Amino acid sequence: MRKSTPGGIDLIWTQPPPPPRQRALGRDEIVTAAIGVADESGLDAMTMKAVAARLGDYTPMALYRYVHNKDGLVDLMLDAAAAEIPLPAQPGPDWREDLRTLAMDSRRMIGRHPWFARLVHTRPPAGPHMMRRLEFMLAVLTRRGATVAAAMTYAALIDRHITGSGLQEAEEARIERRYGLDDSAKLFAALATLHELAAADGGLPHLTGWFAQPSGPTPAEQFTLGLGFLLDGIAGRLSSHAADGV
Amino acid sequence: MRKSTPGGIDLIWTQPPPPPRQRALGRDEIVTAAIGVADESGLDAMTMKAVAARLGDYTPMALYRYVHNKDGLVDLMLDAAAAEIPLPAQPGPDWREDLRTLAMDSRRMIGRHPWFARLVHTRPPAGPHMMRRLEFMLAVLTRRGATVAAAMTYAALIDRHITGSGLQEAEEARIERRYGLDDSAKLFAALATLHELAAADGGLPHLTGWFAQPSGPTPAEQFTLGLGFLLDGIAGRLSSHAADGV
DNA sequence: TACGATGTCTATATAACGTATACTCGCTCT
DNA sequence: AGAGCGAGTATACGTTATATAGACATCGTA
Repeated sequence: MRKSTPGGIDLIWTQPPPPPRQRALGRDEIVTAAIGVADESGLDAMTMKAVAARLGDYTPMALYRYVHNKDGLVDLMLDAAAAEIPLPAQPGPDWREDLRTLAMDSRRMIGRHPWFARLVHTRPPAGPHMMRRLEFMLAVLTRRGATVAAAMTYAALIDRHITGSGLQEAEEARIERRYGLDDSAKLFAALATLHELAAADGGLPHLTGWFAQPSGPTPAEQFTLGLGFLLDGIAGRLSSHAADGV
Repeated sequence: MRKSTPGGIDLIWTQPPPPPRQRALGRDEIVTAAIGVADESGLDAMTMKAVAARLGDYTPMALYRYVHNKDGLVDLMLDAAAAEIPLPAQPGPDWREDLRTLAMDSRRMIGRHPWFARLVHTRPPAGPHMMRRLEFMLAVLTRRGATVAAAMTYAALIDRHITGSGLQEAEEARIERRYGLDDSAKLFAALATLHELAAADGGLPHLTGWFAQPSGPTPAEQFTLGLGFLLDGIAGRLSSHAADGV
């Protein structure tokens, strides 16, 4: 940054030796920094300024040589995150297991990068890793007799479930964070507010009851449940027109 | 707005008679205006200034008396949109049909208000209409033997599918709009770019093929397909522990 | 060793956003 | 008639992203 000091002659002695120039930033460093900021401080905190600061003594404008846009940076972040999802070289023997583990791994990635679910829908999914992941799903499904068009649909359904879950969990976490995460009393108070609202309506017995004593499967269990529903549905479709052998 | 004219004495004659004061804005008008702006010009165009302008000769600050911040306005918008979803007074005889039409109506609403899917995850779902809608789903499901906790899960799965579809369709529309919606050549060019990207990778045969000749079910068909999968899955769960009569 | 060229980063400026604060002014009620 | 209130305005501030222009170290070449 190194702003000039206005008013007050700055002798050489007062200034420490300037930091080395030509530090040669790069896309990778920038993207990692951006992901770090977004992971730790949330998507709203991921400003160009914050990313530049995390990289050291840089101005926001320094990044523009490498990413020309914030949207560009977002694209790179999304694909970097997608790259974290392990991808088998070839579909395995069990299509269902292939899709299941891919979905679970994707979910885990989103758990590490909650911003992913919010950003993925704002950009065209043209990153190479995103594409390779989709290609894998298509390979798994078409090998089982699905047309590419049908496979695209099934893949979209699964991805919708993954990002939808991620979105919801991330939002719950964000709200908890916003209203004091560490303090479980705060959380209780927030819930109590909702309970009051529901009770005040008068016509919401089930909801009011649930708020009084919230319970249910964990998010992970909900996720696998829904995933199972979708895979079952896909299985039904696959078997119906895949009369040919494996 | 009626800004003072800087530099240049404004005689009374140059100014038309001032518009009637005490116009008494209200939440309803503001929310309708905000929804109108968001529907017509997109979520990004929905600024306080734009909403105020749509209401007539108002400054952005005029709104703050009624909504105290933009998040509050968003909450009101979300609930107003939720209010558009028709809700039977009582669950009908066929739980599946109840959930199906609710889902279809919700989807139709999102079709009218594409911003809904993007906003709904950013705020706690505490609006009265949102709650009543959820209560209805709970009523339908618990009446069939589900616990409230299980019903909450099923409802979440369905809603995830609804908003996920909405998000995806809205995004596709937004991208098309961004790169020239009326011009189908532009759209073709965008698709060609994706095709090139996929082809350049070399290892994406299915995806490349699909880009060369995109096809598949309409979004509406995809939606009902996925919804069917989920309802089937829920049905399986319901029947398993609902040995008691209706 | 001197010197442009190049490439990297900084400084500055702009337009738009949400919104706090302080005000103006007309209506209404006494 | 005059006080008070309530609706809307004006202005200002701190943030964004980003265009534009300039500073300056390093490098290739002489």
